[in-house]
Amino acid sequence: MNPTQILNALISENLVSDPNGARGRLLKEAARLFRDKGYERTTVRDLAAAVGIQSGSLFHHFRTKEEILKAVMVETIRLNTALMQAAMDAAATSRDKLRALVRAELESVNGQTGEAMAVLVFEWRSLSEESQAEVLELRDIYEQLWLDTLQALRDEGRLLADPFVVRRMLTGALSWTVTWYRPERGGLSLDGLTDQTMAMMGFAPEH
Amino acid sequence: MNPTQILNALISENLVSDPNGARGRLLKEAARLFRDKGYERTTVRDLAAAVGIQSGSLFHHFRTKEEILKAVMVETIRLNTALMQAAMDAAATSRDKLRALVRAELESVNGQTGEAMAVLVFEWRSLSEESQAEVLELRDIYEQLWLDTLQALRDEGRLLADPFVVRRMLTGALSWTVTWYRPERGGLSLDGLTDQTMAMMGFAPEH
DNA sequence: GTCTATAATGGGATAGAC
DNA sequence: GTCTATCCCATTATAGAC
Repeated sequence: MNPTQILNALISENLVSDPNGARGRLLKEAARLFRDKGYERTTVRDLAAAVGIQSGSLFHHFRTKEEILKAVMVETIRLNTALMQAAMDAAATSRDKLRALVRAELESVNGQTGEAMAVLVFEWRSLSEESQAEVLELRDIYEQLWLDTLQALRDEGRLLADPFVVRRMLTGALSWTVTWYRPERGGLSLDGLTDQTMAMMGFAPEH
Repeated sequence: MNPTQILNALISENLVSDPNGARGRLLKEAARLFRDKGYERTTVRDLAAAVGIQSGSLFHHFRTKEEILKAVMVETIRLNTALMQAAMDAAATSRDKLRALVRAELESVNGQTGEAMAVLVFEWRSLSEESQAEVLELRDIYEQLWLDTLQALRDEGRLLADPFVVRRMLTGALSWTVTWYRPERGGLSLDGLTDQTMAMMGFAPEH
């Protein structure tokens, strides 16, 4: 399954909103605004204006502003878990699985879903504690993909450090790319950045 | 010079506030509140209450709330630049210099100045653009320490990736430790975490 | 399902007494 | 240098018409 097919499957299961529908469009604009200005500095008027309605009308679709933030996060995690699973399944060796995971996370962070991923990282504290707990459960699913792969490399003697620590270091390193990586300005491609990440860990690119 | 001597030197030069003075105490409480609740969700009433005064009295010390955020960031960078420079000067080889930098940044992020460092990372967008520019200039000084060290390792063939990319990856990885690393809960010491970081890059610990 | 109008609250900042 | 009192404004959310 390619990325488009995965997205369509999730939409038909009602796990993520159709980006062409009213709800999906709002969530997309919300992700952009939350990333650019931060959740607190984005007003419901901003959100409404972004989809061309009045602020009062927003509350027909969502009960509170926070519900919008939560929906952005939940749908983003669902989509990216599916994408990451698919990327990993297509790889054969542990090294290639790790590369696939790094590539997929960089794609999530810097591609189509980049705005929503940045929100997930930087607006975490704006979510109520109850919502945080719900979202954390979803996150655990795809964290396990990483840990299994890193443990395999460790067993093969190709990784010197603790898989748990490495995953957390990589979470920070890869998320942080949203603050500086600008593929459109020429320079490094997404594959190039993936190679650099692997090289930092001592995995030379294949030739 | 040990860390305490460095701090005292900076205080006597008026580059950072005395943590026992009124201003220093407020900045310390502000860092804690900004990290815990975020800048936007922290009110001037919260800030005033944390040091036992009324909100109106705050504006005798700072003209605006944003000025407090900026002061937290500026003083933190000044202190950490000095600490990092000292840590690096004490090391002989490139590998040891890198280890010293990693150790110093982990100490900054997770030690006494940890709250302020977290603010620097997560509240960046709350700073006005003019203030961002000022703070960025200060940051460039210590970024150069990293780049020089990483370039030396690269020249020695001990680092496979681009120094520039590696520094940015490490910025993310090390900053992110504030979200999960809890030294007090037993487990990993700061030196242990430093070793893990080096190991992730293929540098085995000395024995 | 969107509009207009507005309620209700909480925020940053100021003024002047002490 | 801190207090009390308060201004002024922006914000989230609601109500009821269309």
